[in-house]
Amino acid sequence: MIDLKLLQKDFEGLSTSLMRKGVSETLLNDLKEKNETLKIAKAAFEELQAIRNAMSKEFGVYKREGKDINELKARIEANNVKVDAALEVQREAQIDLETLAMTVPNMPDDSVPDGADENENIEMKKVLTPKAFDFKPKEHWELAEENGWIDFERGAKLSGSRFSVSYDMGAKLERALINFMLDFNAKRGYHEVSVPHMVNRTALEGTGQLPKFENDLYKIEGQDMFMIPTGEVPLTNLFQGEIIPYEQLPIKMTGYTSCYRKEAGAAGRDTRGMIRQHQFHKVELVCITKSETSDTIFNEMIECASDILTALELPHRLMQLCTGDLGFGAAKTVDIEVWLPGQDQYREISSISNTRDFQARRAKIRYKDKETKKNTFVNTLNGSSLAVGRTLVAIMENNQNADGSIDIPEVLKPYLNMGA
RNA sequence: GGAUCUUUGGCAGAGUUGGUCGAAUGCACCGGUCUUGAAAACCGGCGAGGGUUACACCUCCCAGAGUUCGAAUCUCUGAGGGUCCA
Repeated sequence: MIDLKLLQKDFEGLSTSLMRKGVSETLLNDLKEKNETLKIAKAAFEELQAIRNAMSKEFGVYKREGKDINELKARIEANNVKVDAALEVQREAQIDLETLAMTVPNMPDDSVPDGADENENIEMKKVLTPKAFDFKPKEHWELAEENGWIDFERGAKLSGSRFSVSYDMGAKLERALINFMLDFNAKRGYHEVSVPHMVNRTALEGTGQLPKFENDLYKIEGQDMFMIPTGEVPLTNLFQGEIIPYEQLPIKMTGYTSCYRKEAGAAGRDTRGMIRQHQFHKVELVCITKSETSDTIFNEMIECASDILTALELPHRLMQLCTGDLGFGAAKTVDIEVWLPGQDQYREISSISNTRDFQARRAKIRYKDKETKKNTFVNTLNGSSLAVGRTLVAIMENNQNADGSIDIPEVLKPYLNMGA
């Protein structure tokens, strides 16, 4: 949620910033107006309420002193009619404003470049050089099926398209990658956390998936529960509604979860293979911190994810997302894209975002600031480190040999009982 | 699934014959006295959100609805937690 106080204090700055993210001027004016309406409605209600409180107090005194109550009672009742009406007005104004405000995305950082879509993202750097093949590298689904690692047909039989089944080394590699990534992150100071894969509505509102993106989520029938689209949701919401002791910050967490996405808007894209599945494994990083240190931590997270790829000897590049490609809650995002020789292109394998206090404001995650002594919203950051399925894809495509066999990265061998 | 108990400020924990309760007390925290310094001791402050130049004032004792002139306190529903039963 954006800071509604900015509507009064710095409407200019707020709208300039949000318009970069494609929010219309009409909507912003509407928002401002609704905020005004609420303010007025609130003042009216509070005044009447103050009268009621005073008269009720008086009522108690009258009773104790045995005075006649009838006249006062009539006055109170008359006032109460007004109170009820004013409350109703205030309520409507409140809901009006909130409904709208919850759909407004976060403001991008000033440093984020303008741009319409992913084509205008900016490459920050490349790590490792793609190796040259003396044969035409295959795409991962071909390799996966040849090696008997992944079975897309039976996945479809069980659950439909965009599901797959892994066997033998395919399955083992998934497991090895998860463990390797968790251990790697832990060495960088992230505490391992294991969380539920189903969460309630409040959690999803906290991180910004709801109310706007309900169509992308799998909902549990008959309950107000959803399958998580990313581990970011439970990890961040662990602290929902809490005031975190100052000394505990920053909180650095890593966790493995499956992720469940309808991929509603992705019809026709990546229909083959395991690039875009309804269910996929991911190891996530989430940090909760003060605003002063959130940039530092942001960079550490990027480095961590990038270093995992380096350890796996996978060429990749860092992309700074432009305003048009920035997600709903993000103030700033860096994507890591891994080289896929079979596809002859870089593909996203990690996305690291700083949401500043956008999620914190929604989820009410605060800490008491040492200097100002005020309860202050934390900054929350999240990032994949890494998407497991896509890492497996990258290993297959980068490590393939002419005969279709695939070399196992050295760092994974201990996890596969293969010795180093 | 049934029964029963429970849900209070950062934490712990009072507060059920409805009003003077936004709420005792302890811990934690902040400021001070003392001390070479620290600890202890003592004194003072200390829930949150909105509002105001500052006050006033409003809201919040899990959530929602109700009873009442008035609810943390009574009733109902829901959610979370405990215990017993199935």
